[in-house]
Formats: sequence, structure tokens, C-alpha cells
Amino acid sequence: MRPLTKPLPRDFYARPTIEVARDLLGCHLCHRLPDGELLVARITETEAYDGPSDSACHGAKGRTARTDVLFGPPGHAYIYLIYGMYELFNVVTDRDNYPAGVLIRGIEPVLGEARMCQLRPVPRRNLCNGPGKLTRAMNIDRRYHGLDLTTGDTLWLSEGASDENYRIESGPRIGIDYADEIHRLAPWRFWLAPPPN
DNA sequence: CCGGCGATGGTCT
DNA sequence: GACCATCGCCGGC
Repeated sequence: MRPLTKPLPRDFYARPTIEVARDLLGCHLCHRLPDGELLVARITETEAYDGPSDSACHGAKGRTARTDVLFGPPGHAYIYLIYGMYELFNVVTDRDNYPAGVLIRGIEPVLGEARMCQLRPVPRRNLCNGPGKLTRAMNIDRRYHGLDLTTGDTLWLSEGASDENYRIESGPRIGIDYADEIHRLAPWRFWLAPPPN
């Protein structure tokens, strides 16, 4: 069965960020490598960062050169370097001039797994189960910062195969100890969990 | 399996 | 000069 690779339209991203974060679970992240190989992965974990009043959101501290894209129109890539080593991939959501986005925290290979293992040679269960790991496995970095994700050209997202067996769970976001308690505890992290079965 | 800790560089004060 | 939306290593159980 071929993975679905038609890019999600702008309207998908131009909605409240928490809705987008939930709906991105099960969607596909697609990257056409420079040599033509296509990498596709299923999104399994996300986090919502919603607006200037969310003290965990980069946009809460004001618009700077670094966060400019986050304030821009939805459907673009917001990618930044953290801890001097790791590139984190986000999609910009909601409306223009409102800083909000969804961090992609976990994926599973769908197509091009051998290439991903080459890009990140570690045991398979550690391949892409973290925001800094998956960018390495998918060869995504800041050269795509600000890129329009709706064109389906080199980097985009698409509807995944429907999978009603998996449940959506939620909990607090990770690594935001600096935020106010109300935002530290907000259940704005979402992940796909196997059926209780 | 789990917790502590250091690496490392761009951004902002 | 501090901070940081992480990760892998190391040691202890």
C-alpha cells in the first residue's frame, strides 16, 4: 500500500493550535532528499505551543529574528537549534501575527527506513522517538526554516492512512520548567497509544 | 530500567 | 554570560 503524500492545505494549519496538534497524529511527514529518495514517517507525538499568553511558547517573549517565522502565516516550518546540537521541527499554526506552532516529538518510519538508519545509526527503537532524533533521521535542519510546507516540493506533511485502532492520549509538555505552573501542567502534549486490547 | 550530568552553539541581556 | 521545547553515556540497582 502506497503512503499518501498529497500535501496538507493551508486551511489545515490555519486553525486553533491544539486542534492541529491532535489532528497531526497519524499524519505523514515527507521529505524529498536532494538525491531524489523520498522519506515518509508517521507522526506519533506532538506538542502545542499556543500564542503570546502561553509562557512556554517562544513567541511569548516577543518577536525577534529567531521567532519571526512563528509569528508569520500558518503552514510554514519553524526550525531552531537547541542545546547547541539538536534541530527541532515545528509547523506554524493559527493566524498571521499570532505566534503559535506544533512541535513534532515522535515519528515512525513508513518509507525509506534503511536510509533513516543510515542517517542516524543507532538501535532501531531509538531511531526517531524524540524531537532531536527525528530531525536527524529525516535529514531536516535549519536550511528549511521558514519553508512553505503546503507545496509538496521538498518538505511537507500529508494525511496518513486512517487507523482507528489507536487512541489519542495527552499530558504535560516536556522540558519547559521555565514556564508558569499553569502552562507547565497544561496537557498540550499528544501521542498515539496502542489499543488497550 | 532509571537518574544524574556534560556536551555544545545560537540567541538574548 | 546565562539560558535552552535534548540526547547519550555512565553508574547503580
